[in-house]
Amino acid sequence: MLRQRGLRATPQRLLVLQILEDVGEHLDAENIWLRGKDYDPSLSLATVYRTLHLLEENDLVSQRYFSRDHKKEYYELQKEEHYHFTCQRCGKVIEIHTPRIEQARQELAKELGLVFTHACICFEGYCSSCAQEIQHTQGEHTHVS
Amino acid sequence: MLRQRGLRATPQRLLVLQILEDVGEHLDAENIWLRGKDYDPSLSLATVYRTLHLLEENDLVSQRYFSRDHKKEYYELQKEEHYHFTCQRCGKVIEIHTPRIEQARQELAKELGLVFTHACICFEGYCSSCAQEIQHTQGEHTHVS
DNA sequence: TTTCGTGCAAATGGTTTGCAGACGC
DNA sequence: GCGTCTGCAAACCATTTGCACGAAA
Repeated sequence: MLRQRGLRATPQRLLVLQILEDVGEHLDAENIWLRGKDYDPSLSLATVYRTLHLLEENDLVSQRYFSRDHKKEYYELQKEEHYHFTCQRCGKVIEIHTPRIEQARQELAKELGLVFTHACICFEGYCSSCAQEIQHTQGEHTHVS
Repeated sequence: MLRQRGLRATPQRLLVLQILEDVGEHLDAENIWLRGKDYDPSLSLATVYRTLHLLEENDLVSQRYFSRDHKKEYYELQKEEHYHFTCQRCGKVIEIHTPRIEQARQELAKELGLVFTHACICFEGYCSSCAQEIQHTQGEHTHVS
């Protein structure tokens, strides 16, 4: 599949793809590297980065940011449109599906003549269970004070 | 206004606020620092960063990312809901207004019980004039070949 | 005077890059 | 064998932090 674009199917590249496939969810480069070293101890972090960029350019992988901290990049196999919500209390990442973003894109494309090629959309807050627990805690405090 | 929260109104803090107000659009920390040094040559970049974080925590300033490169943070005075679109050809940043994001938030809050506290939304692509020029260029190429 | 802020310089940490050797094709 | 890839280690660079001094309240 890659060879058609003049790229070499090296074991390192296949390994990175394999790991992303097996895990099935977003991983950061270091995590991919650590997992990869189980199979190829000489795998270097630089190669993981280079491979991820290459796979991204070829639309096999997409790079994402989570939550407010955009210092670290995450990667996942490209799949149908979706976004991410990170709970700032328990850290859970929830996959979000909504047609509103695409709707916004189409409306803005029509209104302003924009052509969209890429977007970074990520949400942060409290998941339902954390939100409940916080409300309970606050309720008690309010009651006491 | 800040003093009410137990914070000191130092000249450096006022200066950073002043610059953001005067410029009226997003700036990165280094840019703020450079402008600030015209008024206070001893101003340090570290103080600019510390001030921006403090202002952000107090909801006077909001931190943003633009385009695909999230290595650099930008800051602007907090104002009504809006998002940004960056043209990847001319670099222009266009301010976007759409109710769809808020709509998505509300729908997701109701459906999944999520509580939203923060989001990073930014778009990238071609502005209308760049999109036209690209189409022309491609048209010519197609014509020639 | 006491605490909070600042400037300086060094540290941080994820990501990128130069280079020489290794390997896919 | 040629041209691409890789591993290594060093470089990058925006941002953060430790520390001693300076200045608000």
